[in-house]
Amino acid sequence: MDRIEVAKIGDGENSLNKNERFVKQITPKSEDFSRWYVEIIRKTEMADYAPMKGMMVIRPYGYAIWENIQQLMDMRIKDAGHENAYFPLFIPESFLRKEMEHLEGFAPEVAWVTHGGQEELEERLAVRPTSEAIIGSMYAKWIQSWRDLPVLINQWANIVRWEKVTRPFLRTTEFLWQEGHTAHETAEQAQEETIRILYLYKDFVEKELAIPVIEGKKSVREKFAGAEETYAIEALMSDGKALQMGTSHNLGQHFSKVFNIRFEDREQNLQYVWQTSWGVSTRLIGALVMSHGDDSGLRLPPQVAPFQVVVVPIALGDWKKDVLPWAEKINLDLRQKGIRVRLDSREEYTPGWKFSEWEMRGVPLRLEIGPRDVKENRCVAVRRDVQKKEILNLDSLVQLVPDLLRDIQTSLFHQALDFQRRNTHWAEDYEEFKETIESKKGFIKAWWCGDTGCEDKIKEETMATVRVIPIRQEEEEKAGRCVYCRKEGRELVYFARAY
RNA sequence: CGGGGAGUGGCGCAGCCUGGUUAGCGCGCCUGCCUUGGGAGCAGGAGGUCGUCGGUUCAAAUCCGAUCUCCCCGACCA
Repeated sequence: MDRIEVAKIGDGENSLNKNERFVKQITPKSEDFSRWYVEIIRKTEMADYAPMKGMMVIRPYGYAIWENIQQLMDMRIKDAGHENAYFPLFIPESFLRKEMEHLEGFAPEVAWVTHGGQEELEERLAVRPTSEAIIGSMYAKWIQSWRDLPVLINQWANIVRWEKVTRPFLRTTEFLWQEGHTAHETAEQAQEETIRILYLYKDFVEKELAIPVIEGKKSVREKFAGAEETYAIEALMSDGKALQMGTSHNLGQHFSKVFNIRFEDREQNLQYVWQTSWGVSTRLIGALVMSHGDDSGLRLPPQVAPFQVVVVPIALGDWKKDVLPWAEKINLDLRQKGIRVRLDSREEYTPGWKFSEWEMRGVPLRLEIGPRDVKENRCVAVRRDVQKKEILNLDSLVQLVPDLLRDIQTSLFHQALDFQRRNTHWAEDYEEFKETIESKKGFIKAWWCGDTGCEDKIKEETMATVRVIPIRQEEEEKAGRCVYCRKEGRELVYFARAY
C-alpha cells in the first residue's frame, strides 16, 4: 500500500482535534476581511510597511513568490516571441504631454523629479507611471521599414503611482510589474497581439496561480488612458469583490502618431505603426492571498509556493540518529526531483508549532516523520488545501509527491472556480441587480446598452462597475434589455464591486 | 481628498477622562534545566526618552497645537 488516508483535520470522526483551529493568531476572514488580509501578509513575512506612506518592503517570503511568478511568466512571454529590455525610470514631462488623454489619465498620480542635486531641472522628469511614452520615443528611432516589424519587447520594472489609498500588494505607491510594448504593421496584427496576450495572461493565472478569471473588454470608462481598446482578466476574490489581474491594450496609432513612429510599408507608403501594451504586477500576490487564503492563513498553489514541501522530523528519543537521517534523505531525494523543499529540523520549536507556522505560510504539502514512521518505512503527509492526513510509503514517496502537488494545484483552482460560479448571478432588472449586489455580492451578469450614462448611474447607486464585456458573447442568449435604462441591450457584461 | 478610528519594548493590548512612586500585562526574545506525534513546563533575564515636533505646568504617556503613519467607510486608480 502506497497511500492510506487516515484523517481529515478539524472535523469528522477521525479528526485528530475536533473543531480546533491550529493557527490562532489571525483574525478570521468572516470577522474582518481587511484585517485578515493585512495580518496574513505581515505574519507570514511576505511584506511589511515601510516608514513612507503607501510603501512597503517585500520580504524574502513574498519576494520568492514574485520570483516564481516572474520566472513562469517570463518563459511564456519569451515563448510568445518577445525579448526583454530596460528603459529609463525618468520620463521628460514633454513626452507625457504628447498624448493628452494619456497625460490627463496619469497626471494625478505622477511623482515628479524637479531637482538634480542642488540645481532645478529645466524640465521636470516624471518617475514612470507606465512606459508608453519613453518607449514610443525610442521606437521612433528604431523603426524605419516594415522589415523592422514587429517589435516585441517586454520590460520588468518598478512603477510609481501616487495613489491616495493604498493596500499592501493591491495598490502601493511603488510596485513591480512586467510591461510589454509591441509595434506592428497592421491594425489586425496589433489586435491579434492584444488578444494573444490576454489569453496568455488568462492561462498563466489559471494554471500557475490557480485563480479562475473572466476575460473581456473594458468599458470606455475603465479603458487605459491613451488606448484604443483595453482588455482585462478579472477574478473574484473570496469576499465577493472583483480584482483586475492583468490588462492588455490595443493602442492603435495613438502613440505612433504623437511620437512619429513611422515605417515604409510593402507598397512603399509611409505609415504609422500599430501598437499594443500589456502588464501584470505584484498585485497578483495580493490576489493569491484573497483567492485561496483561509482562517489559518495562506494556501499557496504549488507552482508559485516558495516551498512546495516542508519536512518536519518528530524529535523523540534519540531522534538525531533514528529520525533525522531519514528526514534528510527525503529532503535530498525530493530536491533532486526538482521540488522546492524545506527541511525544518530546528530544535527550538516543537512539531506542533511548526505545523501551525507552515500552515499559516501556506506550504502546500507537509511531510511528518517520527520514530514510529521510520520503523514502518513511511511518513505522514498533510495537504494544506484540504487539511487531510495520509500515510505514504517512503519507497514510493518521490513518485507520489509530484502527483500530490499536481492534485493540490488543481484542487485549489477548482475550489476557486466553484466559488466564482456560486457567486456569479443573473440580474434581469435593476431591482434584482441592487438586491443581489447588496445581499450576495460577487459577479452580476446583466445586459447593458453600452451607454456610459447608465454605467455611471449604476456605479453611483450601487458602487458596482462594468468589470468586463466578455469577448465571446453567449450566443444562445438573445439580446435582452439594459438592466438600467431598459433600452435594447447591446452587450452581456459582468458587473461587480471591485478593488 | 472627505468622514470615522488608532499609534505605548518585536507583536497584541491596559494605563490617558481626573497630570504626580520605578509605565504594567499576555505573547515573543535571551540563559539554564526539562521537553518535542498539533503552537510544552519551570526558573532567571534583556528590551520602552509612550509616533514625531512644539506648547502649558513645579511636574506630561496623560492637557493643548501641529505633523507623520496605519486601519475602516466613501470619491480616483494595476
